Amino acid sequence: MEKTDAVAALAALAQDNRLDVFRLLVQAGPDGMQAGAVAEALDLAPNTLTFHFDRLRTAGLVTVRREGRSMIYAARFETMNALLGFLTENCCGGVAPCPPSRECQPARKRSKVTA
Amino acid sequence: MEKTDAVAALAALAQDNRLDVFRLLVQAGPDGMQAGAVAEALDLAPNTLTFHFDRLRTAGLVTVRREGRSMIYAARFETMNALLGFLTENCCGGVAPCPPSRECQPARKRSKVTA
DNA sequence: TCCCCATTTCAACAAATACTGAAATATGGC
DNA sequence: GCCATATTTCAGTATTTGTTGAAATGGGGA
Repeated sequence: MEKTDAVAALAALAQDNRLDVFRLLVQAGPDGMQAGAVAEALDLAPNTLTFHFDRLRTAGLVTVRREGRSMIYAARFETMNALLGFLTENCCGGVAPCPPSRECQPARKRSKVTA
Repeated sequence: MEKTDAVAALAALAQDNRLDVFRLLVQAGPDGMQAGAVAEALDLAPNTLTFHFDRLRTAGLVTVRREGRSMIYAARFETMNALLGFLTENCCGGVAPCPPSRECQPARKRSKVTA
């Protein structure tokens, strides 16, 4: 991940409502959530939410798809992992003995994950 | 780490110059760097730099101490680790099988770290 | 087709942000 | 005390940000 992308992702997450939105989508998993459901869960005006979704999407942290008349937003774990990788890389500055960052995975619908 | 603190830390890092400053301080290690040295390394006006240092300090990402007539700024690895912890916690949402976040350590001046 | 629902777009605005230049403050050496 | 150095403080400003309200768009159902 480039520095520019990291700054974009950090900025996208550096806001109360957006962080909430992203956390909610992360918990929702790869199937995502309807925009309206997010709006209701977080008590946000739909137009305000669109604004935040846009920022998250521009930063590559979420994806959208249409389903009937609803828009389904879903977290992009890939980008989140890249960000974590960038931060740990930079945290260690390439000098400290830190192992590569571990991956984060979407909830597997608690099937046989067996912890 | 509380959500509020996470947002503050994210916002502090979500800016080109500040991210550079923090990265530089991370690489400088626990001994830190003189403000002037940072200013020169990154080609930033001293007053602009003070502004950014302030933000980083408010977010708990750096510390300052006076040494003679210089101010020495140093990265707070503790906060950075807390942020990484928060992000991975939230990335996994408490549902996915992610192990706890690993720690990042300052460069040990490559003495006997032996991993 | 007409209506309804979900979401987006648009315009407006207060607040915050990043930067600049000039002046102030603190510290050390003479 | 006086001067030079290092950094901060203080307006001023252009830009960006987050929010709101009203209107538009894009489906779906009767």
